[in-house]
Amino acid sequence: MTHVKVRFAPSPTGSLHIGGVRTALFNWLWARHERGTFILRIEDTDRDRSTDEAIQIILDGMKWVGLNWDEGPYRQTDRIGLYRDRAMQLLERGKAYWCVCSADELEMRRKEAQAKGLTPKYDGRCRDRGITQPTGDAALRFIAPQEGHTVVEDLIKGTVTFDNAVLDDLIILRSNGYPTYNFSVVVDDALMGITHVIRGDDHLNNTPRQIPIFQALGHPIPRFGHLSMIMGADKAKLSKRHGATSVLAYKEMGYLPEALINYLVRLGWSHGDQEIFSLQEMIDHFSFDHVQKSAAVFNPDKLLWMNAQYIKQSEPARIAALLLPFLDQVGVGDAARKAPDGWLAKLVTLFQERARTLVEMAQAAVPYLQEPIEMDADAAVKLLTSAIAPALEKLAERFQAAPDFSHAPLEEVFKQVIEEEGLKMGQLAQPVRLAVTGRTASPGLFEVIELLGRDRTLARLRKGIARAKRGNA
RNA sequence: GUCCCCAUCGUCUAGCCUGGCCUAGGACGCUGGCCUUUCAAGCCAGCAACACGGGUUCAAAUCCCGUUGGGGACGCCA
Repeated sequence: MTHVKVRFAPSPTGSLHIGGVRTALFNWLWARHERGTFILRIEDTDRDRSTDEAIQIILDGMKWVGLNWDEGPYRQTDRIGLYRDRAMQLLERGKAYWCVCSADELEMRRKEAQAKGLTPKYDGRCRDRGITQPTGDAALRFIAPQEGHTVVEDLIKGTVTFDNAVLDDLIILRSNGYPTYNFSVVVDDALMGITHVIRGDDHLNNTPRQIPIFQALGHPIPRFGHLSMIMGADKAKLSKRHGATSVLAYKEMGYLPEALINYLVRLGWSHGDQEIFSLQEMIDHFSFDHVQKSAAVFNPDKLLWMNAQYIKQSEPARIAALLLPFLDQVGVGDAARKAPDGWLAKLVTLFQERARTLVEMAQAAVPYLQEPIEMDADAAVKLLTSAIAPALEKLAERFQAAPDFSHAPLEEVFKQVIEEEGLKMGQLAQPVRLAVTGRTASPGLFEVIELLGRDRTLARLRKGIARAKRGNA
């Protein structure tokens, strides 16, 4: 029984996006399922595009979704010596050679080939030059096999066969001395003892290029598993064009990390008909047998539904804590912080079934924290009429006298009033709801009133009454 | 252009490997209903798919071939 070791290896050239998180998730799940090791490795060998800021964003994103790593984060730029060392070994063993073709030249030849409808491939013109001590800029190329086939037994795709004739001698060391991706991944995967390389579909074509490098390095070849891509509604690979792709953007939009994770795991993986999974369930059931081979379209509606499910299930106190920054954004954060202990959690319970995101919840919570409230003017014209004013006044008096200001007895009081006044529930409930919340839609009226408490309820009711009296009959 | 991958409701998917249990199941969304003090939630119902063509077989969503369609890769990016 070998100890499973997997890695997530993002490059810090932008934000951590949804697709990256899914790749990380599947690696993480496999590691946890197998009680193996999950490594985080930052592939920053592109000096021009990698930034420290992007590294921080990746770390923050990983932490937010809870994908904790056992080793790392390693940074490839801290390991440059390792790659150079291995590259020189390959050179000495005759498995690599110096190439003095300039980047511009290569670019030109590539374009030419493409224009002629040929496969753009390095022609190998430096392969036999035998350059031992390059004077100017030179890159080191790996001697790729040209005969036979390379077969990959992919954990997800099954057997994939490549004709080695399509392989070209790829650069493993740039003329600036930095290794290229295809080389540094192999060196690291080899040195770190990675047993399973789980990565995006877009790397499938790199696999036959990397396998010979493992061999040249004298290292066993890991298992590979290539996950299908996530696409936007237009069926193209998910990118910035598709709006929110950064994980942290979902945090800001009021999503719960566990909802995002649950949504993502179902994008390409299934366990029968089950939709909602606890982390432990995912870990227990995860295997590559049930990973989908085909690409999946990202469906924001289903994510929203998933988030609503998790909001409903969560502890009110936890949601209340997470809600605070969102309340700040709608200007009622301070009011919420001043509320008595547990009050905000109580408010949360009223909206857990009514909000799909924390942003929605914060917006819905405004009338319960803001003073004075905003009144829906159109609704006021319709509902706060002089005809209803007497009933409202009676209700206000009874509420004022109510010994117990909690929802059940208040509802009794209310029912008495409508009976005495010969009204139907809705005839009085809607005007009261409007007076008390400023809106025509709210959680259960009596829960709302209980939450607001006697003073605020009565003050708002009286304002409503005043308006009703002024209003038209 | 070349190489590689993929193909079940609009979307995510079950079923495929190990053909009959499939009159193709579930979920999101949509539509209608119930519940109801509003809005939700919940419950019930409905709409909706095996890309196409050939084989193999008593029998194909399932196996094989082809076509078409989609995606990805062809960098001194990762």
